[in-house]
Amino acid sequence: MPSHRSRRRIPEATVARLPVYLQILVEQADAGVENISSEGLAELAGVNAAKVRKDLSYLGSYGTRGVGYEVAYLVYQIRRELGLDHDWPVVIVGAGNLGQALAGYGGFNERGFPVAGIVDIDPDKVDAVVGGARVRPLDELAQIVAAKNVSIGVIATPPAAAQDAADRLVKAGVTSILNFAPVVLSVPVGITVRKVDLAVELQILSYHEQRRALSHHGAQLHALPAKGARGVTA
Amino acid sequence: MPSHRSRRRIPEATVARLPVYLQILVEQADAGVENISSEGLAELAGVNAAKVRKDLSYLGSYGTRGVGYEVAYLVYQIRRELGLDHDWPVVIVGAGNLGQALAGYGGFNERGFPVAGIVDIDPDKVDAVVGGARVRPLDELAQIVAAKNVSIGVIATPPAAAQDAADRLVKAGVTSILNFAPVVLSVPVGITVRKVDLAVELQILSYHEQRRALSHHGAQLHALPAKGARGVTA
DNA sequence: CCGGCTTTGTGAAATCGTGCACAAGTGATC
DNA sequence: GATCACTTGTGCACGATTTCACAAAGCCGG
Repeated sequence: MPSHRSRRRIPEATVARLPVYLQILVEQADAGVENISSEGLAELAGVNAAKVRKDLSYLGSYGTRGVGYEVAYLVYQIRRELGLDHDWPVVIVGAGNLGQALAGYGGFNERGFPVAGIVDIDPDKVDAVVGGARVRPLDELAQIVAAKNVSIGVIATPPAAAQDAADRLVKAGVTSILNFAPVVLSVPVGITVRKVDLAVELQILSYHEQRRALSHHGAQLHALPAKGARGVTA
Repeated sequence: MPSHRSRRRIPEATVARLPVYLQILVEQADAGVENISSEGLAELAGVNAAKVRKDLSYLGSYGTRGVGYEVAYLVYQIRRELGLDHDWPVVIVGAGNLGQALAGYGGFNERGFPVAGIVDIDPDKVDAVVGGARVRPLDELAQIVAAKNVSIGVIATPPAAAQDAADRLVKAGVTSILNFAPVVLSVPVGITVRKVDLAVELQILSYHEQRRALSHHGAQLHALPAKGARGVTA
């Protein structure tokens, strides 16, 4: 029972894969699977088995040679490492199309990220009820953050309003931001920002489509079939 | 006038940054800026200037020493390289919360990805109008793909339906998929898949919050202020 | 208890991505 | 047309990540 190892720095690339393993493991647990090999997990996650083993090794040594990993225990360890042993309330800034969809998306609550509040600057949107929460005026942001002890903010505003939203979130005491607006935010050091930009994702796909098209007709160069792309599963 | 260099393999990491540069450059162009230095662009994109130069060098040598890059020309070149010189119609599978938000999100059309159609398996959802498109039954997917020459599909179904959606998309002839469902899809080689998983993003943030919390009290190890994380802007 | 089979954990090599540092262009000024 | 200030393009070293390959460990049947 080594619980002492908890303070290792885990490579960012590994951190990004742990949630994927976690999700698969939970499914497997629900399906009654008790043990899983690195090979099996790798298969399901669409990655290399060695990578799975190395990733899991950062959590400590929780596998049994010749047998594999105990699913329930792995779930417990990954949850612990990711800080998912308690809920993280989030506050959403922007109650437009996307903000409403996010607030209404049950997945947040289910996965341990209850919506502590949703705010909008537009008085017409205030008081609308989306996904069980009532939209509050932007001014009340700091109050919500303080009252519900929120440390994660989600920006779902139009691009022009995103930097202001970020500033307000930071001032209110939020230390992590998930940004859906297509702008590069500038925030103080120590604040973690992740950006999800739908258009960027599509443009990356477009690049691959483009290449595919090029290598079909013209093709003096037989580009390998677009593998190696992040997110590609074969 | 060098159009001959077009067939270089561009590193995936660079491909993921080009859309960000593009967006900034378009803004700058709108603001009347004619030239920009790698330093300036780097600043706006929140990255290192050397990285900008190296990234742009994959497009060919379009800068002028002592001056910088001509914004309009860069925009043209990046567009060309990403295949954004024409529209890429997309089809959305799943007209739930998220699917509707996506269809209603003007950004798609604006950025060259018009919604060619949105389908759902649920008869109750069919015929609803979201964002200018009428929801069609799932059966008509293949027909839509063929008629509108769609090569990009977006999966916005519940997890359980996602693999089926992917299979149908592939069978219909789609070659790139943007997957919002929290499942790992399995698709034939040659199909490009990108996954956007909101819960995963939040869990990554949770990890960083967790670390922050740990290094505050206990703290025998002064973890550097969580930098190096992808997406962090200082 | 032993030998065979399986599967982990991890050094070490290979690959990929980043950032520094600087030579080599370019425009401006005199 | 020589000099200067500025900025690109890129070789190189470094760090991070992936992958290989294999010894060590655990289980099972005899």
